[in-house]
Amino acid sequence: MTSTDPQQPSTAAPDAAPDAAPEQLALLRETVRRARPRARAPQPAAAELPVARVLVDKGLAHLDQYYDYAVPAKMAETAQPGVRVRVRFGARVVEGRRSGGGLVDGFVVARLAASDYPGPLAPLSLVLSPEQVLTPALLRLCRAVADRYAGTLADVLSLAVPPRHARAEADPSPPPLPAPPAPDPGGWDRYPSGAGFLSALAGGESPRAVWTALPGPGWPEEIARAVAATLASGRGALVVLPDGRTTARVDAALTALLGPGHHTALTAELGQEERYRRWLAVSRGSVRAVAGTRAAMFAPVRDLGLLVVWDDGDGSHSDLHAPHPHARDVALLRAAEEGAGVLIGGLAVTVEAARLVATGWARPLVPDREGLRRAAPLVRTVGDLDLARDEAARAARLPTVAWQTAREALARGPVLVQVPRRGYVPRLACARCREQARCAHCVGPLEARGSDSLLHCVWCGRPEADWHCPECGSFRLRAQVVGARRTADELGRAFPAIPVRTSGRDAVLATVPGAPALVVATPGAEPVADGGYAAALLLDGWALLTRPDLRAGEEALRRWLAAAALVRPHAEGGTVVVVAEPTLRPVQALVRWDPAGHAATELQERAQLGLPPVSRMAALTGSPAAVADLLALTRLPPGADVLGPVPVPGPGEPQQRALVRVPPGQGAALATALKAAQAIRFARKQSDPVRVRIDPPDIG
DNA sequence: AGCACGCCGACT
DNA sequence: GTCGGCGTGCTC
Repeated sequence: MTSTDPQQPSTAAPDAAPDAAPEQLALLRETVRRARPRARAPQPAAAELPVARVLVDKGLAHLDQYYDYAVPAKMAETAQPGVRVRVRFGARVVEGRRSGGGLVDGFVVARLAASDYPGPLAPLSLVLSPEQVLTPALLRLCRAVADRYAGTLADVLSLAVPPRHARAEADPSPPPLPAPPAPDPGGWDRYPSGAGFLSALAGGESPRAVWTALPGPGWPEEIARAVAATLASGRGALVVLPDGRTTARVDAALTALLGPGHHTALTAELGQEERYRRWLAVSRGSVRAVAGTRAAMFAPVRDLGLLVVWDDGDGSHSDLHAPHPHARDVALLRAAEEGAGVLIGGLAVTVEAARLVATGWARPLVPDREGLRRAAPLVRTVGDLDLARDEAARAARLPTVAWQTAREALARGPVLVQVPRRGYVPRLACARCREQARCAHCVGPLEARGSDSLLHCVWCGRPEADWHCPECGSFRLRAQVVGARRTADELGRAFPAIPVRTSGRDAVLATVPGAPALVVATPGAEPVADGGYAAALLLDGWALLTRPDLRAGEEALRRWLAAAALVRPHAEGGTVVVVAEPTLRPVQALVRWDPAGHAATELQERAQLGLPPVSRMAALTGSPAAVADLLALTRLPPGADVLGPVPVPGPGEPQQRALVRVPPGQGAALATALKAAQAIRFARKQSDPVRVRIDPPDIG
């Protein structure tokens, strides 16, 4: 019965010649019934490896598994592992005949001689393109990322493989260029182990390092040299940067060092067609080096010799889409899979990177004292004590030291003024004791809305007419962070002859000329100045430091370093004024320019407190019942701790969040356990979902 | 997730 | 008798 059914080509005997008789019978039967006038003729199966294992790309979170399909003979050559296919999925078998089921896209992950599925196999409907985009290495990486983040393979694949574009596919990619010669160390000779790192790459080794980059404009070129050294060994290289602006800088440095043809930039802003065209050039082995933003971490560079992640503390390295993989962690997984070298670099050092050094997995690649002295600006602090004595600061909001530094520096070049974004922080706090101003009804944070500066609760919206501090009784609130625009106005009045430029969220300047000017920028939007800034003023440091976040100190230091690194060296008169308490650890780390030391201390403290990244955490968010249910179903690994659940603020249905914390080494077990529990809940068809996030970014 | 099957009640 | 409510379970 089965063997004569037109819809079910036999897979039992791949070498059997297709039989004409049943085909004609079937046609006859179709004609008589006339129910399915367009029913397909039976398709003979491929002679070799007639089974295709397919990853069906459907948003079925719990269906993280493969399905076997029969390979029709006419697709025998094209349906190779890694190609995109279209299959009928979800059909039902009625009287031995398939009905219903929609066409969905998927990837062939393997060709097999036989299936272990006991039922009859449906045929592949279409090979969308013969391009083998999902290489075995990429599949393994995506699998590892999905496991690491308790996510599904299909979700990770949609991050890793860009959407197809037929026109881009039709164009041939040029043949790869021969490997370039190994570069000389260039700026790497400012680091004691820099030249060694480079020659190891050029010699085909895979060194791993956490690189504390010297301030100044040299780092894009240093990255380019590391890439060139890797190419010289006949291997490929991949650089991931936090945004399009820094990607462009590294891309330019690569072009300057290598000329065109060796490398390509992969960013979202290219548009689908161009992005896919370049991605294909990489996939086809035509281009061996890639610089790009976070999704580029999956780019199928062949014979990968080096993975670079620049500024891994930047939040943009975390993907917006589930399961929110972080480029640094993808790099670590990929390095393990493909035996590549790793360079985690930045002006700052994250606690995660410090851990790689502490465990011996990576070597520190740091400048010596002398190199630092030559490259870093002078850093001065303005603390509360100074501000209290400073009558002028009250009126102008600009401490006298900052004002004097700016006036003096403006004779020699541009001055950068870093101002936290308006509405960035802690909203309002008591002017005397710094206690956060909270709503008397619901404890939500207060903010001054509109121009009338009337206080309102951010959560419940109630106005607060006569606030006073519950801790100290003061009636005075510390002013909200003044935005870049108003700061620019004030500075313009203070220095009437000097042009003022702003760079912020909506209009980011990439560069400014070396002429005297005030450049007011929000963190992350600082333009690079031609010849370096003569000085930088880092205003409202308290705002960066008082954010209710585990990473507040690390993040403040990272942003200060980014701005201060654009200033000329002290020897050339470069000065940085930071308005923050000089006793605080991040401030001291800035003054000493010691991000690695700061991260190492922070790491020790986190380890003692059982906080990430030494321990691994997962956040479970959903309705109270759903979170409790998922927790009950999860077989937690030994030593796991459940924190909460606590209510999470926000509109709509009340939500809760529980944090699960596991000791070092149990991260993979935690992800596996959570995924298994999620699968049980999905199978039970409980529509009340729980969002699971490994390494939640915002643990206060 | 869809989608079809199936076992109940109100209609032609 | 027959239409259709959506509870249940499967999808190669």
